[in-house]
Amino acid sequence: MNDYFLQLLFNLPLDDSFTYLPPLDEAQEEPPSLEAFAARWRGRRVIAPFGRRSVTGFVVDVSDHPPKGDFTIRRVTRCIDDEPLFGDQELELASWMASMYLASTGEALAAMLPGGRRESSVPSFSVEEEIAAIKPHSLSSQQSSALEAILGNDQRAKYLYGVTGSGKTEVFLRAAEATIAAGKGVIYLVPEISLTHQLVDAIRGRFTDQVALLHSALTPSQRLAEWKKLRGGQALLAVGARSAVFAPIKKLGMIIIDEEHEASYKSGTSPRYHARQVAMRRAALSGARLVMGSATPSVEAYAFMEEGSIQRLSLTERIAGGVLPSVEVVDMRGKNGTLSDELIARMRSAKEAGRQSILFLNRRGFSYFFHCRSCGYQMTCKRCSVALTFHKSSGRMVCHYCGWSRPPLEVCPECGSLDVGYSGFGTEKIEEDVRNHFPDFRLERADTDAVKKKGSLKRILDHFKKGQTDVLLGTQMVAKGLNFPGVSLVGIVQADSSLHLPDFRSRERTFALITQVAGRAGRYDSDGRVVIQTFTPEDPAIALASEGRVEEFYRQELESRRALGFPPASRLLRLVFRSRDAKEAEAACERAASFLRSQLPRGSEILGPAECPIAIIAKNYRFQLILRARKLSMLLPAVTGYRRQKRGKGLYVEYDVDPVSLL
DNA sequence: ATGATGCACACT
DNA sequence: GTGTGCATCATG
Repeated sequence: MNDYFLQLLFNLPLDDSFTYLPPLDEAQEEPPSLEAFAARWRGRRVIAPFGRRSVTGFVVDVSDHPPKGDFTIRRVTRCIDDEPLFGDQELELASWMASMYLASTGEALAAMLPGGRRESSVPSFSVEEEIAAIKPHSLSSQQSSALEAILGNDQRAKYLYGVTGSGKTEVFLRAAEATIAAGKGVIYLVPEISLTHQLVDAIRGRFTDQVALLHSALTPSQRLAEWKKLRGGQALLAVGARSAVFAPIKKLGMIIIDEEHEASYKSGTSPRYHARQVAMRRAALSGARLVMGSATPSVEAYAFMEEGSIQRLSLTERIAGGVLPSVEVVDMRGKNGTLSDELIARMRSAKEAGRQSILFLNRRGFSYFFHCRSCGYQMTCKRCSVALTFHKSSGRMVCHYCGWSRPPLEVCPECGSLDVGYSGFGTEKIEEDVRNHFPDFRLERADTDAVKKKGSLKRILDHFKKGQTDVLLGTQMVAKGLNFPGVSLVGIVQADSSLHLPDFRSRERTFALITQVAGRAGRYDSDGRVVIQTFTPEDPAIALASEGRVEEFYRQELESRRALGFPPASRLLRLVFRSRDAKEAEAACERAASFLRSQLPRGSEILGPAECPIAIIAKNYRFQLILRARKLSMLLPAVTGYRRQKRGKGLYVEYDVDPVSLL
């Protein structure tokens, strides 16, 4: 009898497929033809013995002859799915992802399929979100013309570029309704944190059983059930975070990306895909419309709008009314202490008015920065214009992009001051200072330490929402609390700590943070206030954000990216080499650099080797190369060639195409 | 990725 | 002699 074989891929960093026999129970049914056999098997998951263990495999192909080679072909243990979970389009997307993001096709499939990967579960919580925008109401004329453009014949991607509260959500929902009414499916992407009950309830109410919610809190079987609803065509709308971009909608009519600038759209594990990039690919392949939106677009998206490949649709009016809060920039130069007199006064008057304050601090751990405390001057790399960071071991200031270093300054070259060194502090220090200033205030701290216990963030925010707290002190995670009606003051305690991160996007991020904070605070009434403390009040990220001069910021930032050759003026590919042995990590990085130098075409360049900004993670030493070229196609072949080579002992290499964070 | 295997050095 | 630890290898 002629046997049929299955070709399997595994969720492993292996590029080869492996040949198996179908499980015995199903093998007994005589398959009529290879075609019928393929139709039954391709796209199903199975459990297969692999070496000494048992793993999930993806059936990607079939054949009627055994492959050449000296090995015994083993038999699949059992099937996971009764029928195919993915088809040709999904498989094609997986192999595109594999070559695009330098991963194996098996890893790409695992990232796409429900239950293929354990999602990092960011605790999501319920907050007041776009309430006014979600209640169905008649559209403003700006909203109507945006909707008309979205549903029109222009095939370009659209960008709803509008201030917070301008009713983007309502336009998205109407566009989705129209698409579904035309019998086509919609993918609605949201950053993980804004998958709020309000949005979900609004969507459920409007689309009832046509919705599949791909929430990270779902169990694998619930996730699979939602997936099957979409594959079977019972649901036409998929709502979810990053991985929902893979939702198996056959007749895809539209992909919506809400809060396009959010970093959570970029995967942190291999394959390190960007949902926006995958969405563009899927939209192009299926002819679906692509609509994005944010009040603070990524500089990449802004460049596309300028160049015209993305059509910009502006929403300038706030639907629910409400004015932007007044933004006060406090110059911290020459001042000591963490809290300025201005901030203290504002906190006191907020309390006296029976209102609440939020003190906002940037990421912990990296909250120190080396600068001149008199004039705010900061050392940057001449070539990369990125903050230099001090290395204890070498006693030098180092650029983490290109590795260039120089001795630290003792005297500020700008103002001659000797007051040069580290500034910065964590949430604990601020908590102490607030308690000293306001012993009678009720203060709660929400940072990674305080929130480690499950449900703790929700509890802290609940207290705050009920008015049981006067001051909420925290990192990024308190951003959602900005929408609470009781809040009249938001203080950004040290805007410089995000501005001075050794990352070419630090200015863009700081600008977006301030703009978003200013847009949300004082949403409910006119006495909202934002206080920004900084050593560099004249920096464009701070000056232009505080004055609401958004366009000007983007133009300046784009200009500077072009001058320095950073995205969107170029494409980057980052390679991180990690090893238990620091010498080995550095040596491997150098070997890779010399190999790549010999392979890369003219017009591309290699920055580094350099130690990673976060040099040691889990006892692993990390060194990086940053590859740069005008087009990604100039970089991928050489790196693909390097990836296929055998790695050294104990060495791991991470590939990050279009990295979002270089930390 | 990860379990199996083979070789290095240690120790009763 | 055998025992513990890590580099190296193969996975159908």
